[in-house]
Amino acid sequence: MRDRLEETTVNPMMIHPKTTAELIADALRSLIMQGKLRSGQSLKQDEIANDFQVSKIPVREALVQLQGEGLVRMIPSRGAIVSRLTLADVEEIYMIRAALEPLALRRAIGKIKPTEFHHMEQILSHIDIEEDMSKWAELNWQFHAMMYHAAGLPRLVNTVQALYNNVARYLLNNYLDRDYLEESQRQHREILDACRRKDVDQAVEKLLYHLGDPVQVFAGLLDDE
Amino acid sequence: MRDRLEETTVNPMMIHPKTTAELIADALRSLIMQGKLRSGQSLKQDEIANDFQVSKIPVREALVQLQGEGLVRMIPSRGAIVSRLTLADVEEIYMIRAALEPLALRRAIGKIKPTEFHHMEQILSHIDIEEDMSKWAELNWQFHAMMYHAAGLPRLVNTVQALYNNVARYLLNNYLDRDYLEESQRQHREILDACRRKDVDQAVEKLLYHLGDPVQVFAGLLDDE
DNA sequence: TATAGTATAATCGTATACGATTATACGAAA
DNA sequence: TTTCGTATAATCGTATACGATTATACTATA
Repeated sequence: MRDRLEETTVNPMMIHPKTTAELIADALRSLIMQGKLRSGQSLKQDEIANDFQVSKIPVREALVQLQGEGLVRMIPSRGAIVSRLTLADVEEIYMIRAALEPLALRRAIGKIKPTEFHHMEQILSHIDIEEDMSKWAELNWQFHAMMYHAAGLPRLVNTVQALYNNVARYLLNNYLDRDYLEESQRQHREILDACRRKDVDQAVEKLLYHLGDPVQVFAGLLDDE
Repeated sequence: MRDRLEETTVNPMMIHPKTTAELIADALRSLIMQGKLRSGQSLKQDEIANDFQVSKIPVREALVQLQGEGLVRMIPSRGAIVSRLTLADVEEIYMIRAALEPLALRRAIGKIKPTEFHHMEQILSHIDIEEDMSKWAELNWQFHAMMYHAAGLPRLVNTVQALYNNVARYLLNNYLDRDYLEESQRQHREILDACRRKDVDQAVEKLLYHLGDPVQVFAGLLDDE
């Protein structure tokens, strides 16, 4: 009974309907990103299948997909768990993001259209008024994604998104608070302003500062012992 | 009857035995990279299942995995095809590689051990004597992977490998010849020498030159019409 | 001839079933 | 008690079966 599973994206006739496996992947991804499925927690096929009232087949496909995104680790005949990140993992992820996101931003600036600027502002406003903290990670990414979109580099953006998805849960659970959120929004608007002025170097500088120092951000709140 | 499927990696007791799905993914990946499955070619589940004498279940999981690697595109209820790359795709892939591979190289130099240098040389020797051109792409990557390995950045290396896998078949079919191969080997040895001397800037410069200009390399031999 | 509609075949997606593997509980021997 | 072995349970991996969707061939109609 896949009726319980919601299609997350609007479906403008052109887009293909999602398979059950994709819906399950979306649902699990969201749960992981929101920290509702904790690092190291075992993901039992039968259990998940039962929760969603489907068979194991689409569940397994979802797990394979999420493994490709780095959110899940499967060991043959042993089972799957939510990935654990070490400090080294986080540093690596931020290193890659710091290399790729400026690339996207440089290419995007100058191609961002007025409607896209408007959309970026709307997302920021949405973040301002959103009460449910668990939705912050997704909205935050939407802002970045909208900004990079004009670059026309879909693979790069997908790669960065996968990396972002891997660290999102740690930010949410342990780092995010009112102060950080306000500071983050200030930085978003500075980046947005720089984009409007087409000041590439300034925008990149603000972006890199916005990404922050992962060692400081994550110190002490990771899964390594 | 999965007896036909070969485990590609040696299995030093620590490593888990691969599932049928993984073996199929390996086999299909290899066929795609060698150009034996052409861009746009449809990948029918029943057909592949029959070829490998297994059911559709592991085949589907393999296709999901390869989709995550970018080698396959699946459309719900319609089927899967070998991905097509446009010139824009190739440019994007090279842009990302040009951003990430120097990062790996910079981190690796200084940490590469004598045995690893030796291994790199062995791979180059292997390339020199290998007659079967279809094995070049894999050997070529082995050299790069061995070089980056010391950096201790597994996600970055995996990301780059996936990108490399996507362009390998085009190189193999249309670009590779004796002259290029010799020139490529010369460049490999120059990079290796620079690594030995711990001359980071020189190594990176040689590497970027080695990556080459994708527009020139791929002009005219892509799938876009 | 071209188009639309319908029947048929091909293919996909997933539930079910079951053998294979791994984890757990428990009792025997040291 | 600890360690080992064995029985049992839990879980995984995949073959089979079948309804659902899509592609194709064919026919009727304009």
